[in-house]
Parts: sequence; C-alpha cells; structure tokens
Amino acid sequence: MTATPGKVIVGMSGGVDSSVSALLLLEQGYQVEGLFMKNWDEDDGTEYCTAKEDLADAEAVCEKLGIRLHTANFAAEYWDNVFEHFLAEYQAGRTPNPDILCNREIKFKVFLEYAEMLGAEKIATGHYVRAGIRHGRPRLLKGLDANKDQSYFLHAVPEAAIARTLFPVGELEKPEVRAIAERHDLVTARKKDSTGICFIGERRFRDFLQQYLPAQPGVIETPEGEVIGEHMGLMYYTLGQRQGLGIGGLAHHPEAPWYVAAKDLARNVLVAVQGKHHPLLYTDSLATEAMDWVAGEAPMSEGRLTAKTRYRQADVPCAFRTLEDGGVEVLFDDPQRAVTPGQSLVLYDGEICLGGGVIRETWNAAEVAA
RNA sequence: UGGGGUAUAGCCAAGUGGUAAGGCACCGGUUUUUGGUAUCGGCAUUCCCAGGUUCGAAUCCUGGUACCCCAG
Repeated sequence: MTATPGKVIVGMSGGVDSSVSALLLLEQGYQVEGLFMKNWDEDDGTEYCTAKEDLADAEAVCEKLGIRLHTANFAAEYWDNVFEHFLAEYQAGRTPNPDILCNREIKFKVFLEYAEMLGAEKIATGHYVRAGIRHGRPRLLKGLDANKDQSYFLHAVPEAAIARTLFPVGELEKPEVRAIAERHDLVTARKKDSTGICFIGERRFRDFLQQYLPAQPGVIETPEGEVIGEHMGLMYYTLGQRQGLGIGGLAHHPEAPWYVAAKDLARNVLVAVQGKHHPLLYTDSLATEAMDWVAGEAPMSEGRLTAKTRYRQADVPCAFRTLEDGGVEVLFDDPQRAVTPGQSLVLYDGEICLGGGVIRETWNAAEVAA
C-alpha cells in the first residue's frame, strides 16, 4: 500500500482534544481524515451508552471541518489483547492499567496498521504528549501542559510508532485547546473530559468487575490480625484504597480512616491500616517485569532518573538498575505511597519519557525491619 | 432478679436544665483517559420506652425494657 504524502488519519474519540487535533492539522495543510473506533461491544447496553453520543459528536465535528470520518470496530482485538490480560491480572490480585496496553496494542498498533491500509502516511491522536528528536532519535516527550501530560499512558509505545504519529495538542495547554474549539464552534468545546477505562467508559467499578470475576468474600484484618470487617473479594480493592472498606468507628482505635495496605491471597484476607500515612503504605524500592523502552533498549544499565508510579504524579527522583530478565530495580530517594503491583513504573529523563514496566514487587522499610 | 454500670445516627462518640460536637462509614458533586488518591457537599426536629417536674429536658424524678460487670 503506497502512502499518500500528507495524508493523516486522526483518531476521533468524540472529545475536544481529538476534535482540535483534526482542526489544527487541517490548518497545517495536511490531508485529514478521521477514524472513530468502537472497541467495546456493550452487552448490558442501557445505562452507559456514551459511545453513541461520542460517535455523533465525532460526526458533527468532521462535518463541520469538512473531513471524512471512517469507523472501525476493533472489539475483538481489544478483548484478546487488552481485556483478557486485564482480567487475568485482577484474578492474580494485582491492579492492571488497561489503558497503557490499549495504547500499545490498539491505538498505536491496530489503528496504525488500519490507517496505513487507508493510505495514510501518519496517524494523529489527541494525546497530551509530543514526538521529537532528542539525542539523535525519535523520542516520546511530555506534553507541554504539565497538568495534562499523558506520556505515562504512552510509555509502552515503540519509537517507530511514535515517529509516525502527530500529537497536535501536545504543544498546547488544555485551556487553549478549549478556546480553539470554542472559537471554531465545535460541539465538543465544552464537553467534559472523559474518564474511566478507554472505550469502556465510566462504570461503578466493582459492579463492572463483578460481571467478569466471581466474588470471594473474606475478612479485613489489621496487620496485628484483629478482624475489623469483611471484604467482597480481594480483586475489588487496590492498595492505598480508602472508599468501600465499610469500616466504621471502632472502640479503642483512633478516629482516622482505614486504607488497604496489602492483599493476602493465600488466606483471602485484606489487610487495612489506619491513617493516610501509615508506614506500611509506603514503598522504598521495587522491581518491574520486563520493561517497554520507547527506544527499544535501556539508555544505560544503571543511574539516576525520575519516575512516576501513577498518572498525574509528580516525577520523583530515584536510582535504577536493569535486571537480567529485562526488568528494572528502582530505589526511591523518598518512600512512595501506595505503589501497587500491576500498575506501571515509568522512567523519565527530564522531558523524555524513556519507558516503563509493570510493577512486580515492592519493598518497604517497615516490613524489612520486621 | 442481690449489688453496680450503660443506653445519643450504620459504627465510635461529645454533651450533666437552654434548644443534638466531632470522627469513621455511606451517598452525591469536583479532580482524573486505569484502579485508587485528594477535595467539596449531604447525612439524628431528635437522644431505649412511658409518664412526671420545669417557661424550657438527651440532661432532673418515677416506672418499665435491653445489654454489660461483680456477686450467686
């Protein structure tokens, strides 16, 4: 398939960011077409059908811009390459981040291939990241709007895919994006930012998981073994979580809220501690599964970098070294709260997102001492 | 069934004659392309029940009821 020079397919979600991305590319002279992906087939349907609205919004924007809108359904690929892994991780007691996989497997793989098939030279998305050359090679860079930077979610995308993608809003601050949409009278200008798992949307999370994973209720204990409540099933909770524990006032305990500190899978016990800053909530060091390096390889075998253990977290300084199996070991300068296996550690060198890996194991000074 | 104690929201709990603190939990909003966190707001016309005293009672009095402790 020969690519048409200047032809770009924009992934249109029906939100303001992708709308403005398409608009900006048009202004920059690209031959722009849109693609709306539907990657989740509702089975229950009724309550959460925002997909229809999103499609209608994407259509309205494309009509306004005078560009063609393609639609595609990658639900099978999404299920096989993202959702099954998501369920397996929960079943294993970990807390996965499906959107990271979704970007690697769907948006920057299946979608990219599909766009090639349509004769496009490049794709574009509404992500708040930038693609640029640094140290002589294509790099994934943080979005200019520090508040919206989404490089955390794209760290697993290889540089070859990054190099073929345009990120128009990555150069802008979110308020500017909305202003542009407003100025051009796009229907999505004031649309609320979407949240929830990409393509699936906002759900009552526990109810959603319950449709796929059977509940195995058990007790909630303190680290000392005192039973203080009941849980609905270990997979419905994550480390550092406060809501949903249902632990009310207890005589002979302080008035502070309780947080999930650990999951004891062998005994089906959820361990909770009291107080947001309980020592057992903190992690000094961790090890990851095999890393996804944007550049395909680690920049060095060890050294000092900054890291995020979750989206929208400030970068924290750390020392790292690569492991035989492709993972890394990271020692934080300051202990980090609620670092959760299954979530991803992402490493940065300033504005460059180097890559990341799924957290396999964490260590805590209080535990080591005990 | 002799003595003592306690009964306030789902839970913990302040309040001892002047018109029901606070916390946790829960619910709702905001923040957020995972989960979670955070943040804002809501949440007892009523104090175990029935009488009584008082201008006024969760607070005092009387009688019940329930639970707890000690003694049997």
